[in-house]
Amino acid sequence: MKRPDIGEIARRAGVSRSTVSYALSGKRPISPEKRDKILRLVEKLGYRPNASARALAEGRSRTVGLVIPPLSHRLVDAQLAFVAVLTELASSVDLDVLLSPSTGDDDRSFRRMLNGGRVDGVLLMEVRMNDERIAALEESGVPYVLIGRPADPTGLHWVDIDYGGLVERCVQHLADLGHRNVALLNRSAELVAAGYGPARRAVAALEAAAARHRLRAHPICCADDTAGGEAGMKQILEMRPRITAAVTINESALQGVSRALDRSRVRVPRDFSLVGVVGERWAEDFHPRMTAAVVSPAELVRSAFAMLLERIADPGAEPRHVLQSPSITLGGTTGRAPRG
Amino acid sequence: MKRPDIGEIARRAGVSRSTVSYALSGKRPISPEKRDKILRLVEKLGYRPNASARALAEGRSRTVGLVIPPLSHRLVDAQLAFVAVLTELASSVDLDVLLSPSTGDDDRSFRRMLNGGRVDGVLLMEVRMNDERIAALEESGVPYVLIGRPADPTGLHWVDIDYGGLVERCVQHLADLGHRNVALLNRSAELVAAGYGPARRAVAALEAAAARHRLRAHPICCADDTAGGEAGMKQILEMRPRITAAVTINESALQGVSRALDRSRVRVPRDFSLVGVVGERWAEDFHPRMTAAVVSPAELVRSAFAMLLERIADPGAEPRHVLQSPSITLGGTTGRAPRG
DNA sequence: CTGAAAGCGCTTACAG
DNA sequence: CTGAAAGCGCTTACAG
Repeated sequence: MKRPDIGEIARRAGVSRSTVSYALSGKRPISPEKRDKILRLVEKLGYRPNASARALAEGRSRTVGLVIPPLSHRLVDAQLAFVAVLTELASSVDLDVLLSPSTGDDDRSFRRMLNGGRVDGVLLMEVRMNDERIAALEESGVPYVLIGRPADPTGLHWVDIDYGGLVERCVQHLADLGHRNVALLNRSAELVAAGYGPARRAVAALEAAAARHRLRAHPICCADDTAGGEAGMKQILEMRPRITAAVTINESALQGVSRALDRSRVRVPRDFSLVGVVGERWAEDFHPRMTAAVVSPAELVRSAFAMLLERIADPGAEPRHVLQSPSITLGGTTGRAPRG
Repeated sequence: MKRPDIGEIARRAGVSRSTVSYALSGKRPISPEKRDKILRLVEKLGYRPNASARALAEGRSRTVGLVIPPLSHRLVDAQLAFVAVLTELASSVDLDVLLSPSTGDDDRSFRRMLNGGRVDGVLLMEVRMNDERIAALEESGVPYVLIGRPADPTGLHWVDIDYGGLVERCVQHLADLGHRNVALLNRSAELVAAGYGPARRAVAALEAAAARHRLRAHPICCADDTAGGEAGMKQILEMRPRITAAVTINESALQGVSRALDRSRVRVPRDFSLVGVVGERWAEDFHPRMTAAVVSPAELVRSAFAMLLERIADPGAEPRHVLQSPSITLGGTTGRAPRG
């Protein structure tokens, strides 16, 4: 009951192996009778071309690689979206997805993905400001697209969310409402330390905007979970009444933020304003609905995948990039600064 | 600057290709000088064996497949754990992970994974009570382990969480506290309709336990998100004071559950008792900490992976299974039924 | 301890 | 429209 190979099909159909191959690929005209006979046999015997043999002969694997961050940084919702959406997209064009965990430290899995001809292209997520994996990708010659971008993205292919610009816009919004002391509820200290782009750019943007609007900036890191959010928000609320508003980019902490506000009996937006750069579901789940720049990781990965396909098709293509920068949707969490 | 192949290494080292191969695999003794020379060249030129060629020659791919549910059912936290943990585990033993989305309806990606020799083993998640993908797996001859189990799991290799037993235990706990009308806040109606194991077994167990304890069962489906949880819980609370307690297996709905309780000014556990079958982080994030059977998807996937490796190594191995059934940890969400 | 060669199962010029 | 054959880059008996 072993799986038949192409030779078995050819034998039974009374044709050569090349005829079977061409009948299946459609790369050359085959007489209708032979074609039908072959296709019937393929169906009946459940023949599928061996992927390795095909990859070896064709020189491509019909597989794209996705490099995911290791478990140690708790994976957040947006990352799940990357995996799930990419898998669906790839499957819709008959590509497979190969996963590799990697920080970039050493990582055999990552090198294997690059050098063994396992994949035709790579999507690298969680890019850091200074990310040595980019050099490895570059050297490997495998087409790739970054989700996120390093400090200097010149000449690279990437998609990203404009955390810098969005945080600035959030601060601007708060400044317009009269807030003079604004906190940033950032991602975790570990991510900041690791040079994680969004976290770093959020801080930089906060400070730049604060300088421009002549207000005080208070960046706070917090773990990507409820406990982290509660602790971070509590810390901020202790600085009331000086601090009257916060910007957050930490979706996963929001439930804790909410709880801290409740516990401190601080009412939003009367006593305190909150504006976020978060996914739709997070903005919506907040109560009241959060004033936020609503980002879409799914959309981002869609762009990245499209770019990757282009690049695979035309390896010499000019570097392109997509910077997602949605405008702020007003919700019920921001209002005029309370009177000092 | 093209990647060197094994022949290039052999030429430069002045040995045959087989010697290079054996030096790398260690499957046959090589004289130290040649070995060193070869390894140095491999290092210097960055040689990695071509994965397809190796897979073709060896007859195995050093890759395991993970079949994930399609996006349409929103992926929940536990599913992310499966992906992330499996990827790390696999990478720790130099295996790659190939992803495939599938419900089992038609799905080329799934069939491709099975029949193209792409993977040495498969982990299938989100198994339904009556899941035709199992027959496809069986027929393919590829070793596999199910995460979840069908109605009749006899002779199969699987790991699962004992939702049935756990829900029964939860009902028992509530019965002991004097509750006579108990609701079940289940997963979504779609999942129930699709025959999703945990959702189906939860209902069956609820009803069985209700019969045994002579109490009334009220199963309610709710979407796997905050809005769903809020709606579901609201529906249940409207049946107060008759219904005094609920069991939930829907982690993703908990934030909404919490909100519905707050809005209705129902105090837990004084006015209403809640007990869950949920992951640690969900039990912990609830306020007060939830009385719950705390399940661990990460642990489950660890068992599944270990079983898969065993099965790959010994395809004729006896069917094994693991049924996770943690005891209930008391939290602050269950108490005596309020006086009717 | 080592090498020449077959073979894994495809695809695709080459020749007709 | 079709077939015989080379070749993709490995691994592993086979022979020494």
